[in-house]
Amino acid sequence: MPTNPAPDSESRSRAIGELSLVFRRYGYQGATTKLLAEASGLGKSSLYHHFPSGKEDMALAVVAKTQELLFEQLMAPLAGDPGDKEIGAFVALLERFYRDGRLGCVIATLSLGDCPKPVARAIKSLLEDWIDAVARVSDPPGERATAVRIVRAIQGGLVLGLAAGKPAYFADAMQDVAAMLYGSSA
Amino acid sequence: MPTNPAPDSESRSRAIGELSLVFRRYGYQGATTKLLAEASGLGKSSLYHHFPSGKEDMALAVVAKTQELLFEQLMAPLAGDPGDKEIGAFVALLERFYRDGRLGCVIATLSLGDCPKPVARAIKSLLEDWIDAVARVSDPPGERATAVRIVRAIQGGLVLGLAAGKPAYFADAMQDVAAMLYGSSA
DNA sequence: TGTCCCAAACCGAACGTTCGGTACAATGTG
DNA sequence: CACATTGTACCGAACGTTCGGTTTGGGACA
Repeated sequence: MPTNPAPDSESRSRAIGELSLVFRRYGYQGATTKLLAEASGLGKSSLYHHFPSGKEDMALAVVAKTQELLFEQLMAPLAGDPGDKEIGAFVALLERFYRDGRLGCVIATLSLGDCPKPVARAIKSLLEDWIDAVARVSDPPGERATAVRIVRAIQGGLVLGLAAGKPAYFADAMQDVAAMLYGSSA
Repeated sequence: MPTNPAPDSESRSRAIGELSLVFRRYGYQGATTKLLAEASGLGKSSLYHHFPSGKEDMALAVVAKTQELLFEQLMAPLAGDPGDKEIGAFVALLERFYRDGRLGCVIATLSLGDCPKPVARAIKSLLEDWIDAVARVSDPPGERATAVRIVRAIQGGLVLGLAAGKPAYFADAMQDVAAMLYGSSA
């Protein structure tokens, strides 16, 4: 009898965080099952127990987890009328999440290069939802142009920081992001 | 007798252009030798005749070609004091090079995800040289902050456009790039 | 002109390796 | 026992690379 399908266990959700680091560092193709197993501290068969459809399942779980993190931890504190304190905390959270510009974003690492279509779709909706969420806290609310500039600055800053090996480029972007958020609430 | 090392032939340099498209679409890992051979119209072994060290050689050649294109075609017309016409032509060239936001940039596609260290080094110097070149045509010359914002907007716009499948995000970035160039010359 | 020669250019087939994924027996825990 | 979880061994397919050999084109020499 084949191994049973997997519910969501505790070791599964703990693994997702580690898998995320591998995908963000190596991209979809570069994230081999060997690397994923080592990073998660699980054997290959355990990975396939928790993610029956394999690598694609893992990537989808990573994107879903990222979406959850994005809304519950990053964007929620900005709701309403963000002041200096909220904006500062927002930028600090971004810097931690991206390791001060030393770790990529799933949106970029999974969508540049090729990945399965379901993953691409998930990435796409993650990105659009993120822009919408930023637009909601911008001024005027619903104005998407500023939100696009903010998310673009984050992604662009990451590309520059990672490609040049200079986290300073990401720090520059964070400054501009903060300025744009201040500007929209002023 | 082993086949001799390859000089720079006409078919080699013609191949580099096609190889570039594959690397920019699929990334370093995703660009399989099969894809590279098909795109270049050469057999696998012919590729190894022109690029004896294989995939890494091809990627390095693509980066070198990109650097050449960047300076001779994209940046050169901006030298001196760029006016409306030069800035418009600059943006039009960018839009064509990036297929209106439908084709990635070697800088991002090769550096996100893992690639051999020599390739990463080449990418890094390509990026830094590009920023320097943009800084040289900004106002005041040598001011790097604006140049970083411009290159960041291009890279960020590409990430958004490609991840969302919406070239409009890239077009938005192009508008902002033009505005920054106008602003610096005003 | 004809043809012999050689090296560059080219190719399909095959190599060894690693890939993503599976089978299965053993383990721990209720 | 029932059942989720795991390590080990394994599979076919695809990977990057190499091999043996064919085509091509331009002198050299009769």
